[in-house]
Amino acid sequence: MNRALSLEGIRSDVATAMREAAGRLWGAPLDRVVLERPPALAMGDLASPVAFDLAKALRKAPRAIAGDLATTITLPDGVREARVEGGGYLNFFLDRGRLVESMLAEEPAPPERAGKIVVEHTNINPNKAAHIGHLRNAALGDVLARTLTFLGHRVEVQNYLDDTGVQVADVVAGLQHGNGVRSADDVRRAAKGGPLPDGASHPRGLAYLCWDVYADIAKLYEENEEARNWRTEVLHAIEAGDNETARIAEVLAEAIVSAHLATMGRLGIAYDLLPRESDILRKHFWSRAFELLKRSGAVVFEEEGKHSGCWVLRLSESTEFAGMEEPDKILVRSNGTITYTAKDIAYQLWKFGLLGADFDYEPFRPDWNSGAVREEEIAREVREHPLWRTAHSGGVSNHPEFGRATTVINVIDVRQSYLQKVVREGLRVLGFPDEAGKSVHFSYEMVALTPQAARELAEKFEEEYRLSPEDEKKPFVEMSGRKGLGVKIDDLVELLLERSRREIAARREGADAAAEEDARAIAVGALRYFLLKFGRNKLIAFDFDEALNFEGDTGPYLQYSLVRADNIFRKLEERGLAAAGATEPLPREGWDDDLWALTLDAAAIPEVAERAVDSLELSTIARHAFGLAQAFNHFYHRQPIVNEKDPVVRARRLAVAKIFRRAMSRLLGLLGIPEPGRM
RNA sequence: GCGCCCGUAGCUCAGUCCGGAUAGAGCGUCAGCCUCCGGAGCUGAAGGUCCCGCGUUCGAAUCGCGGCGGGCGCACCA
Repeated sequence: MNRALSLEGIRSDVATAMREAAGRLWGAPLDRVVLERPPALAMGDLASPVAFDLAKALRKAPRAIAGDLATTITLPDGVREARVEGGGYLNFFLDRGRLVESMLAEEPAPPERAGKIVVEHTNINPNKAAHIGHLRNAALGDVLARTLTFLGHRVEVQNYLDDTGVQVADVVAGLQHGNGVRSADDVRRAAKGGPLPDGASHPRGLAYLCWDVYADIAKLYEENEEARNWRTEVLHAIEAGDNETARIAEVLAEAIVSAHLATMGRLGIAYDLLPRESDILRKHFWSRAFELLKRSGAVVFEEEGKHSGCWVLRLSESTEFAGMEEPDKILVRSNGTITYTAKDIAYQLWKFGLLGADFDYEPFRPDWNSGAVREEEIAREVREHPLWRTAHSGGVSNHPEFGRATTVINVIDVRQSYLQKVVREGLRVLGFPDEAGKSVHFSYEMVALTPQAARELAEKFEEEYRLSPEDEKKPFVEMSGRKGLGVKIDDLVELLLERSRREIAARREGADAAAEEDARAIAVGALRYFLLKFGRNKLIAFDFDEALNFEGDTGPYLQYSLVRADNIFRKLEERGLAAAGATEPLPREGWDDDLWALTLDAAAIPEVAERAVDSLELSTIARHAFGLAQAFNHFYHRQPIVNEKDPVVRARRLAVAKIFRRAMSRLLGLLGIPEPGRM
């Protein structure tokens, strides 16, 4: 009985064997053993350039060194041959039949890992519809959570809601002063699809309506000085509580959160917990954090200077902030109110279980019918996923344990790097250097619009904004809720759905429920892949043609490769060939490069996932999936299965098709890309 | 001013962490491929001062230094 092989196992065995051989030959330990993949399969499966590093110390030619190693090394299980290639590479050839056999067997469960990772993502202000910049955040966070889970980590996904902030206050002010809103019931009616008191409504629901309300009020603030006081009045009312304005804010925020959750839900993005800023205030988390900070001496009251009357976090002594003109960060303003950073420090302490206080919790079921989305569009796994939120009072006693993380990963765009650094520093000065080290800022670049895309937006959705002359000259412009400039997620999904429905209609007769389901899978796959294929430090200059493309390096290309494999299995089933040869042992030989390339790519998935998470570069998963799909399509055209007469040849090809099917399914699962039935 | 990110084919991007084999892919262009598991596919061609300079090295797209161009930060906003 052969031991099950894995690529990681072989890799580490080869490294060990090389160290051992080098020790025997020269008594010199290898400091590090790099094993890369050679540019062509003919050169082998693993390549080590170690001989180049040793050449100087040993005063020998790299090829001679590699040759010595090749003849000395004891080949581990699964490795067939070691050979010198190129200018002195030591390359290893694996036992193809053995690895295929292992890959065909059931996958072992990932090892369970200690601790819990909290992933915080999405965090959209609940005051208007979400745009695709928000979706890049959510997609990255979601894939990170899925990949960590695949690797055996315990993961908790949190979506923080700033339900009492400036942005919500602005829309409340806009609704009250511009739309005749007087009561929370006015907002409730609009949330159910009705009009506002002034008759305003939007076919896509309240969140869309508020998109315009927010842009209008922002404009009004610029023109009308008096109007700017409305924000402060609303904020005070929210803070005081127990008044109609506060209730309007609460109903509004909750309705828009539902819309956001529905938008994310149709894209397969789910959460475990919605912590609410209002509950951080209610629970006086900041007072506790403030006490800790004061006691540590790192937060001091400024008696004079430009920060006179403020409590500031002293950062001037920290090396990380060296060279800054004014490194100290204000946590409590001279008027006694606290900054966002202060709240974030308290919240971060809670995530690690360091605050000595906890929220109350209650299950939360959003209204999935948000106006832009219907409930049946929500992915089932999202609808069935238990969702909790922090409770204003009471809560339920038997809730899961939240927080108490060993690692916290905050998915926030690169512009907030400085704030994230301050929060980390806050933990450090409080005497929690370990937790500071395990507070990870997963930063990424924003999604912007080309001026061309901005013009198309106006055409496609009949919106009225115009770019300023200086914006017109820029290579791209930032999306901005305040300017009302941005591609709303649900609008883009709608365009993608239209496109995928058209494509499907051209390929099959009659539109049924299954066709609609497939159209949705393709639209979601295209959108998610589009946002995931770029490196995280790459600014995405949004382009409609590119986002709506279904050919080449796209989500549908991946899905199509999977559907093709399924078509083969279905056809075999129909012809009664599925079982033929299934029980017989596979041949050890005859695994050509097409077959082998697919097997190797499939076997590399755990390593790819590990690397993606270590570097927070999730695009590598997308790229690997694309490479795998390419390899399969290549194989598909060259090596027919159903029509192959030779049962042994067919068995080999079928085995590899099965390995591919499972591997692609796994990768799509990590990327959150649904699997269509037919395409 | 200081800090971070980006600069690779006409366009959009991989490759840079950890230097190594002919610098890859998609789109676009051009030329092919359906009696065959459905062409959202496949095959091929053309297309490159890897932003510039200097340095380190047997070897640099990759490392270091200095520039240039673009973006983003450095609030009693979030």
